Amino acid sequence: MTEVDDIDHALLRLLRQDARRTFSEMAEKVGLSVAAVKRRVDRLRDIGVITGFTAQIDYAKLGWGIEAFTELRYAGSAPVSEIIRTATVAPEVQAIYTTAGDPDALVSIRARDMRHLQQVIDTLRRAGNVTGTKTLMVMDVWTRSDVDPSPPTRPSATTRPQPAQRPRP
Amino acid sequence: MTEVDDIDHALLRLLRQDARRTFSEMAEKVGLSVAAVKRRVDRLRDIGVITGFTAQIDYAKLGWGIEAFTELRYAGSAPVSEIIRTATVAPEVQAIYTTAGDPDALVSIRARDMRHLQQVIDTLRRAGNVTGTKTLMVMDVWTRSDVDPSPPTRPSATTRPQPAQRPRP
DNA sequence: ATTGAAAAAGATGGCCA
DNA sequence: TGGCCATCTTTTTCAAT
Repeated sequence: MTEVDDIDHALLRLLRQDARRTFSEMAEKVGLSVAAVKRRVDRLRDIGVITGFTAQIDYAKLGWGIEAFTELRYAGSAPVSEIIRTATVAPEVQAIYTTAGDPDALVSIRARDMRHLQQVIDTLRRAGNVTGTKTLMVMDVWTRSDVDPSPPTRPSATTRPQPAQRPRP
Repeated sequence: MTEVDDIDHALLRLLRQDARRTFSEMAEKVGLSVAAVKRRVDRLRDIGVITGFTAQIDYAKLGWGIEAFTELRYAGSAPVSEIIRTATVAPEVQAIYTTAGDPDALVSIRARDMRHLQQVIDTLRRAGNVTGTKTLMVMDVWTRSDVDPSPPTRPSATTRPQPAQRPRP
């Protein structure tokens, strides 16, 4: 089954912090051989705990300075697939969260400027049977760098302090 | 200045898809030498376009099956720093988006079950001068794998179809 | 499941066009 | 900048425990 032990959790934390870490570095940190670490990481991917590795990008530096969340309301009971289909029409949509209750979905949007954002929202409104939108402009974002994927059996009331980000060599 | 050309954008797209790609593989795809690709990626990090690399994790498989967004409303005009400080108290908070208007913030939460989520929300309510919360339970998530960090000068009206995920060797 | 070692692949840094 | 080359590090596989 999906058995993930403490060492696996340590590896997950290390890879969350820096996905391009070498197996050798991780091996040293968790006290295993390089081969063992590779096997574990391969297994974490195989069982679907690790779904991928991605680069984090500062979109503002690329000219996409506007970030927003838009709540979508649909007429009647739109199925999830329908919601995702309609919200996918705009390439500026980064992510879609279908939700229970009101609203029906929350979409994350990246745009170059307010005019562009307005166009995206218009597109969403026309894309399906969207009955209403409400948009939240994001001013500032804070993301937890040290995510704590501790086992659910251990209640983990507090966060562990995390060593500073590894400086680039 | 922050000059990012088409090849840089191609590299960003490749690293978004798989942050653990080798320089050799990227070099082949963009038609440059390995050293040139490394130089470009190093530079993209130096100028802050790439802010890091991270592993994508299926938290449900780790026993954290509940995902939610909670809107937070604060009394008066709470400064951003205050909002982030209060929302950070709970380790289950994954991200905080401070927003303009109403609500004042949107926080992304991961919890083991509904009871746990309830505890987190209670913690948030008590953490600062939070006057109200509204929670959206996430049922399904769709994330754009192929983000299009195209230059803002090129309007890019449509999405390009994206080849299937590279199979593991 | 882990280790250790050997072969293959990749990463780095210097130098010149 | 980019390419090339020499060197060093890392990955990957395999036999053995």
